[in-house]
Amino acid sequence: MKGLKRTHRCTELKVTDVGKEVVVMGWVQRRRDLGKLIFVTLRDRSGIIQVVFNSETDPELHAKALQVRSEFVLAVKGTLERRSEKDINPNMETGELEIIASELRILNKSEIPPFHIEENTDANEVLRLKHRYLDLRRPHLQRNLILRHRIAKLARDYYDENGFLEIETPVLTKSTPEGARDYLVPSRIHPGKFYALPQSPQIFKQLLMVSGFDRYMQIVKCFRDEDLRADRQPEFTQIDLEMSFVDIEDVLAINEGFISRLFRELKGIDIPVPLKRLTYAEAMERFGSDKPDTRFGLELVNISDIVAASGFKVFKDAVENGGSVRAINARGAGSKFSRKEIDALGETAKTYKAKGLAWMAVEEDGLRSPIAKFLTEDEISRIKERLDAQPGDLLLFVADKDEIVFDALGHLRLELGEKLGLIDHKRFDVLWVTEFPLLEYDEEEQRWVAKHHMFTAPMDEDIEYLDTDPGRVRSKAYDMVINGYEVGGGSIRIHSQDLQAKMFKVIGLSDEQAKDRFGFMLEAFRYGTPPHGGMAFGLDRLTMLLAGTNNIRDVIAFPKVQTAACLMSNAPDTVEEKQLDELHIKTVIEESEK
RNA sequence: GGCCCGGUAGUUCAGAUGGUUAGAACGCUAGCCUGUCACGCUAGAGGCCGAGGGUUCGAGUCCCUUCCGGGUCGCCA
Repeated sequence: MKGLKRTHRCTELKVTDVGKEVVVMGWVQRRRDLGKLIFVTLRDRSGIIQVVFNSETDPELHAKALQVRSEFVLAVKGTLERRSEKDINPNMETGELEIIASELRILNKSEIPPFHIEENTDANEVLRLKHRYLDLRRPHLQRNLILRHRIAKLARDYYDENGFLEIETPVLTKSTPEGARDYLVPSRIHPGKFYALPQSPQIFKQLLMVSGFDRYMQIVKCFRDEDLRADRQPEFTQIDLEMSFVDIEDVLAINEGFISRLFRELKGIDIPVPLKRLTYAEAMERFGSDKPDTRFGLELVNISDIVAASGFKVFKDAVENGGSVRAINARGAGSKFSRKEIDALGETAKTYKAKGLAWMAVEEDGLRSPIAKFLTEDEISRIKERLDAQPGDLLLFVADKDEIVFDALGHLRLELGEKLGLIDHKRFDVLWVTEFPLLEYDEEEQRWVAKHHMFTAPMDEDIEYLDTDPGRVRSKAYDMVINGYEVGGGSIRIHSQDLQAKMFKVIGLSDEQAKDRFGFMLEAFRYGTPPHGGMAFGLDRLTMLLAGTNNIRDVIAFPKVQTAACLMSNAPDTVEEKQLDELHIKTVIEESEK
């Protein structure tokens, strides 16, 4: 630093420091050259402050300041002064202050940056991701990463205060069946064998309970080789937890304590505990989703009974085939939406496999609806009554298997909530969804698969149906949901060998497979396993919510794009032939595909 | 793998129906300017119109293929 030592960050300078000699270091946000007077706004992670160079008082210094350009790295020594009243910039945190420079060191020059580094940049994201280190200079991203740090810090503090120990688990682990696709790492020492990167430290944290650590937490990277989404990256971070000698209530209580403290300390928002709870069944019935956004209404209404014997074949058949007919009353949308907009809603419904979207626009003197002619007066009036339909309302119907009805109407509900402006974006609705189904049927594989994971305990009263009616068995699993995002989830685990063996059997895992993949775990469970359970929060999603963004890339320092590539480092990339040889690997990709 | 959207100076964009030398703003370079703060004024440089092929007398514009990126469905215990 050529002999200078920083005394303050830019916005640490306050009116009370006026008159002091200070040294600041940072990047040139902007240079304004007025001829004999040069203003430079200097930026560091705290913010910006104005530095003044005057040719009259110090021509040599002024000449040096002439060389300064955007993003140069400077050390500036000078006297902090209060600006005269007319020169105060009210839009700037340090707008009352400026540094009258007495020394200037150009610590480093900068090429002209590929995009202008400013808060509200409109530069293309591809360009910004290629130069992520520059994009990260923007206050917006700096704020997000600082927030992320605070969340992680608070998590460590909170769980530490509650007796949790942070223990690291391996990153090079063993591939286990079920769940997401694994990222694999070839072994040099064991030809033809592979490690898997953890999708979560699930088995290891359970084994830590067997070891008697009682309460474990870890802020840990997890890896899933699946396609990306706006809220999904192939590597992401969990706040991972496990506790011994607990039942559901203990786990929920400790974690809602965390979330309410998080909101109180970082957002100044009071989240009342205990949190609201919805069972999975109720969440689906009312919101068509297991992660409902409860900030607005537009709840689903079941009209199956009204139309079960209807002349409208679409409705009648759906009910007859074991499905249902459900509706949403989009209040006021009947008079607001054009035919084209209603058709667009139909397209949304079709995205989620609905065959169509039936609708009725309620008017003062009747109905506008393509399906009215198939329904009787009585059916229509009962439907209107159940949906509390008023003139101006738009009633939307989906008839199908429950699964499709919920999915289509659930997503339609979200679209309507947004379009009708029903969502208060300042609000945070935090709740638990409980009593998830233990299993779901995989049509493709023609077998039952675990909905959460295969170590999740069934609810005691449902164990009896494991053999006879697996779809009916509810589990001791729970998700935390905030504004329609699943921010965390967990379960009480199976700690009995017998029950675990039964679970493997139900999902079609043979004894040999179970032994081959989980033998070490099953063996461990023979030596005295405490009842235990836990959960994991998605740190990225929590940060997104608290930062008020809906893009996960905004809260990760070096994120990947939709093709799971890093535009900055160009990973993944080819490797030297020699490296492959050492790993006993031959690629079979055609030259043309490279 | 499917569907939708985008790709034109360094950046953000404009370029109806195909038609001279592809424009603007910001940025950049140079000059002038003592209170700017998106400083101002003057002048200037800057383009393989993502890539390849085709149609045409003529393509940024039309067609095909392909690459890159975004959103989404499938996928994500």
